[in-house]
Amino acid sequence: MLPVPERLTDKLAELLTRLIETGQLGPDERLPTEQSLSKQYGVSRTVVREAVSRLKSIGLLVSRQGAGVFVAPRHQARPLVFDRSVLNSLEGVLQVVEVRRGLEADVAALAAQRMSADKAREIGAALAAFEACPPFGAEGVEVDLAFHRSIARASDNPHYERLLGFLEQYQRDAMTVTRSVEARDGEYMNQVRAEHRAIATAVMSGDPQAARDAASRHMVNAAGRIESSVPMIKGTLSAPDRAAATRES
Amino acid sequence: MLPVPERLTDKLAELLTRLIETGQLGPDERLPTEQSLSKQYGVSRTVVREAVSRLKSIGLLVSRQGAGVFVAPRHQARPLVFDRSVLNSLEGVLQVVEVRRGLEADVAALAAQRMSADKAREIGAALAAFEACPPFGAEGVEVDLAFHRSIARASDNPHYERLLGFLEQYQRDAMTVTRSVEARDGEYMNQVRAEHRAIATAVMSGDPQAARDAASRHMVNAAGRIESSVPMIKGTLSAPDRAAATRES
DNA sequence: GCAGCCAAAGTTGTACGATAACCATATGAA
DNA sequence: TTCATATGGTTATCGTACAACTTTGGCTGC
Repeated sequence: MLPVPERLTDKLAELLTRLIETGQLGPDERLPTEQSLSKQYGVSRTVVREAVSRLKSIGLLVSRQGAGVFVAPRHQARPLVFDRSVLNSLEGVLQVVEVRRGLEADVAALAAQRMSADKAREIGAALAAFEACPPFGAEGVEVDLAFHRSIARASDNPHYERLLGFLEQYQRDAMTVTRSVEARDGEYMNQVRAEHRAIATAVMSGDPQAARDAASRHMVNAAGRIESSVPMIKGTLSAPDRAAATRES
Repeated sequence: MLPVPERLTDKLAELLTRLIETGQLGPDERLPTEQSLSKQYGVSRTVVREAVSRLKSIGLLVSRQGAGVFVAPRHQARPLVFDRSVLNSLEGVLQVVEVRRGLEADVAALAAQRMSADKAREIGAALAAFEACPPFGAEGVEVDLAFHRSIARASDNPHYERLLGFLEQYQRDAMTVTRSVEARDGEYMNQVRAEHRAIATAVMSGDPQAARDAASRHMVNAAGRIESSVPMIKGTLSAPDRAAATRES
């Protein structure tokens, strides 16, 4: 394994996590005080506090000033991660797009419903940045995603931005592939631009239904573009090498 | 809003997260030193360290002793985790419900579209289990969620089940509260049952539009039920005691 | 000029102590 | 009993100090 020096904080956090997951510390049970923990494990209170802070942030522990630190009730705040194999199969990527399709439609509708002058300006700027971007290179992927983020932000529901930001990770590579394959085809960029413009226009004009339709259509078409671009590279590259190839650009 | 005392660590961690998510801090970029951060934001180094420690634990930052703290490289699948504060505010819970509403509608439509005899049997069983469950106790929450899971599974897109399973965590408490408050009211259970039946019927009969509408309606009503149940307990219990009260059931 | 070593400064990791804010319980007064 | 209030204990925050480590720049020797 890599020579990663494991910090005391890491060790203690892992130890406490194990205590909780094995049930040696039950829900709502109180932990010893920070002082006694630091003495018990032979570390400073700083280390104890950092470890506890981590477990608090993922919902495993709850602290009440003046009262103590407690194991959270129903400590099932598990983080969400998709398997890496999602990235390596066309099916997995398309399933992510399917999920994103519904979410983008909802987000666009909500953003349209809750439009304001400020938000419209932001979306307009993001759209302009996308249109100003050359069809080559990885930068285009980022401004594309930034455009979608600007709409998610306009939904006034911060969970959407986080959620879509999470799903992004599983699409970035696929988008890079598609772009690099279709970049030469001017029609490709024209169509994507048109779709983005349609979304932005509908959202900014405050028309939820039109925004929903435009966003949904965009994602359906995106899925089609991914699907049609993959066979083209399948002939030249073996499947496992695909990710590596996209990273070079 | 509920009087949840937001710690300095929480604020700073959220602020830094925002800086990273909005791209003001790019991948591999170095953060200012802990000292300058503490001066810049007017907090102690302890607070800075705890905030950074949290973001390290979720993979947003990496630190190298002697070198500095860096934003994690981009091409890394970061897990999704919502802040614990989501659970403690009505607004946060309702925002989760809003997200779930769109997802449940999509899932129901897809499940209807891809219905099969096997799946119909599973959904029917889940519905029966829910209807057989007494309106009291925490068990009802689980069979309720199990019903929704059975539909998600029928969508043939495994990401939906994971995603909804993830969002579940942030709703369990709210559902428990709502149920315990409204359990005596027979009308409450009747309505929930009717809504579930409507979803199941539409999905099993393979009618995507009806399924979508039923699911969407169900979530809208669920939001309303949560909203109307919170004020009722606000009057009888002080805010910090609410969690304890729900645990009793 | 250059390669390699080395010292110094800077940064994170850890430890310790002190004070403020807060909570739970015991105590005492009405 | 019931309601304040005192009291001790706990977390939250602050500040300082030192150890471990990395980076950088300079110095040496060639």
